Amino acid sequence: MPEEDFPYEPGNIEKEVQNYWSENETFSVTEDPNKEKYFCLSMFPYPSGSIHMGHVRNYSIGDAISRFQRMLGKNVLQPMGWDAFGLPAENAAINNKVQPSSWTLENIESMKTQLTQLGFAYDWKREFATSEEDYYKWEQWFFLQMLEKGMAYQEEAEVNWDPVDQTVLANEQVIDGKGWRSGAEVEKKRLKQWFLKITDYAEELLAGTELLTGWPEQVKTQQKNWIGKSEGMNFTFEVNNYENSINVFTTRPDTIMGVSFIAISASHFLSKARSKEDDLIRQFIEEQNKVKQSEADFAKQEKEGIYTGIDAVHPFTGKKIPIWIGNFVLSDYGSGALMGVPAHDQRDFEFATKYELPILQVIEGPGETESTSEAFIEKNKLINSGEFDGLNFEEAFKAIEIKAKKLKCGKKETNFRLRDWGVSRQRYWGAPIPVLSDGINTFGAKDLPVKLPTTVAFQGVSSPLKDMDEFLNVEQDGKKVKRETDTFDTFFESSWYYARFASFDSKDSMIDDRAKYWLPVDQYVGGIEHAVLHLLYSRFFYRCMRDLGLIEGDEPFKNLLCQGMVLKDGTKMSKSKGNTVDPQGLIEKYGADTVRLFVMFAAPPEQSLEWSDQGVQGANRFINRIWRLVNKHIDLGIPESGSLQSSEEAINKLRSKTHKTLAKVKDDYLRRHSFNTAIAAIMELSNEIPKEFLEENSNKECRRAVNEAIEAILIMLSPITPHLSQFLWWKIYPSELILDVGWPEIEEDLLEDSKLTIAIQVNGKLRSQIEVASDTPEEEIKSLSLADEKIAIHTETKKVRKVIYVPGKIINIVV
RNA sequence: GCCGAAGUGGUGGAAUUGGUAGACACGCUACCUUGAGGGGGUAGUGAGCAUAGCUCGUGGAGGUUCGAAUCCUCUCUUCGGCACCA
Repeated sequence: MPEEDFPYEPGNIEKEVQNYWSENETFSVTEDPNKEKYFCLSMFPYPSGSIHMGHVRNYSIGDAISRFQRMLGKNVLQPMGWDAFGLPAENAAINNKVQPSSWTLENIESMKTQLTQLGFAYDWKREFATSEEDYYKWEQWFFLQMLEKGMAYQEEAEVNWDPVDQTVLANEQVIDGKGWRSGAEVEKKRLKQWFLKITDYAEELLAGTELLTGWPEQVKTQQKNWIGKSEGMNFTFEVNNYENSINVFTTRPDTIMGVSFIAISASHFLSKARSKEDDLIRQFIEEQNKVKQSEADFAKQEKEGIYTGIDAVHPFTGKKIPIWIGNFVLSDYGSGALMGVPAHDQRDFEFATKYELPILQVIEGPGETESTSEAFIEKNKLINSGEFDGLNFEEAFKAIEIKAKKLKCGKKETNFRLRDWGVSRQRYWGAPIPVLSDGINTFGAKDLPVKLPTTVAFQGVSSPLKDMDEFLNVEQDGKKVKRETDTFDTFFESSWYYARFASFDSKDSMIDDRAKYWLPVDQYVGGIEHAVLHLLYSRFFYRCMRDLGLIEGDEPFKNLLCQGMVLKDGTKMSKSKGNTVDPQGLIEKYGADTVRLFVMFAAPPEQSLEWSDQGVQGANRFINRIWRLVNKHIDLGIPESGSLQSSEEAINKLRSKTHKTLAKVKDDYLRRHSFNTAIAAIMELSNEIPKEFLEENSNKECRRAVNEAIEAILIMLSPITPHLSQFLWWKIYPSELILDVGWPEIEEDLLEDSKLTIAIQVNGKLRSQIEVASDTPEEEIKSLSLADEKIAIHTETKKVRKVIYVPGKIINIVV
């Protein structure tokens, strides 16, 4: 039995093919102006220690796209690297007394072994880790360029402070307002930090989203909402007995006559002023300042406020408007103050109801009476607004703007939700921010890189840099200065790594001319969780690099594919839930091709994938079937090449299926990225090879048709199961690289069927089917349908009112 | 809370532009094969019923249409993001 002669042994096969790739540097590429380039990038991983299923899925998708593009003849660059800075390395250092640097390097080594075992077509010569001096040196340089251009600035900002551990905490380290290690109540603390002026690019980033035709609509929408451009007006309210007035921003100037209170944030200057005069107000503000909340917590909290005891003056009516401090007012959006219009804003409504503030309806609602359960937030005609009554939103906006201008109490304004990017982190394992201070002035470091010491002693949990004399105290231009001990946000590294892959070994510049050939990335593949921050920061950095003349174009990622999560039992795989599946064991048991085939077959890439051990077995079974099929075919002797023309129906049926499959799979790979349906189509084709065509006495024509089908199957599978495809290909064409044989030519005339099956419906319900020649005229199909006996049963007692024919598919008889 | 998605047989999913719902797999059932198996093969498999067929059926409730998984309105559930996890 052939299966016993040649059992499928993935371990040996995969090793052999991988050795060939590595010895021949199959995936090493250089710039070739005569070839169309294709840069395919998967989001690089944080080296946590071992590959998880999410990585396997992400990288299998990227690899399939890369290999397919190469089959189309393109010069494909697919690099891989390591997002090597970050918090987990520090935690490992604290818990296990290891150096973050060596912990990271060990993790990289083991993860690289795993990626190699999976057979991904990476150009490994371009590999780098962001924790390498050669890498972060250039981002330090880049930061100094930004500093020079005024794009980077220092400002005080709030952080979570653990008073016991004496350290800054990340949001994820704060659990229910307490430090995760110490359990101490977290405090808000203000620290001087570095910011990048991403808001300078808000307008351009927003406009640019429209041009990203290769991005999923949902990601573009999320980015647009994140940037959050809103057009409205700024009104100035004078305050009784205070010199300063209060500015409020509103997107609904049409509701100005419905203002019944002003709400300011706890950090507003007026709040601070009043807290010095009033104990209750001071207590309220202190309470608000306790914990730095995430926006989610902020929005979920019960609305609370306190009257400041002072009033503003309505700019149009001169009426007294009470000023309240509210916990729902964002301090860093607009001017940290808002005009409360409870009748037409839900948050204002809830606040007004709680504190019994008047609710003044100024927009015509659905009913005559005032709504008592919720605000009416839609735009409509103005009422109870004096001279503005009867105007619609646009008219009112204009009229109110003119009046405000005249009274010098307000003007049109555009506001963005987007805030400047704070890049300072009070942590050790990151790229040092290359600035120095003499106690008065802050300036850039001249000697780059500012090296991060790799041998450090952790005293508790705070950054060891703060206690390292040799790091801290240096000389520049003969002056004794102190270094900045903060490091960069790790998003800093991941915002430009794609560009460095193009100039991976450039010693004299951050990015050289090679980037002009490779950039932008043609296909970026990664998790949806990066839809906003990472992708927006990267788009921002790309523009900054462009403005420095380093690269061309505006956008880093031409096409984006966001793959879904890998779930088990309906929830995300995680160590804490204990529902993880280790890819390593599966690779050892079934081979990389089986694992890759399963993750590509189980779900479309952008959907979540439910893990199934039985599904993996199914994938393995299919691979075994292909293995036996091809080996049997080879045992029978590969037919000499010759004409594929035949008059036999079974042969033409197989050939037609082969070519239809080639066309479908190509479309699925190229346009739809629908790998699961591509695999299903390949399975169908393999199921349709007649057994009689694989017998000793099968004729030459049959054998040639089978050969054509088998070659197509191996080629079509090769982006997903590259080892199997290559190994079997060698049995037909020794020493030929299957990746470079090209996609088989699709014979158009085999795609057309000579017969069509038309479904017949009566009143939209399927009642019968007829088979007709494909050139049958419409009238004949209609009369054939009406004559059909199954149809007659449903139409005989009724009058046919209409017959709708959808060419080649369906006919609907309306009675 | 705000922003963005998803919901189809026992399970994963298919239906590409509003046109035959359930392709392809998994599982299950029966039979054949094997000393054995996470082997191989053949057939069947949405539910119900008065079973040549009919009725119901894509989270739920309405609507548009000759025709809706697909479009619209409302609603429920699950998931991603919310700026110091990456």
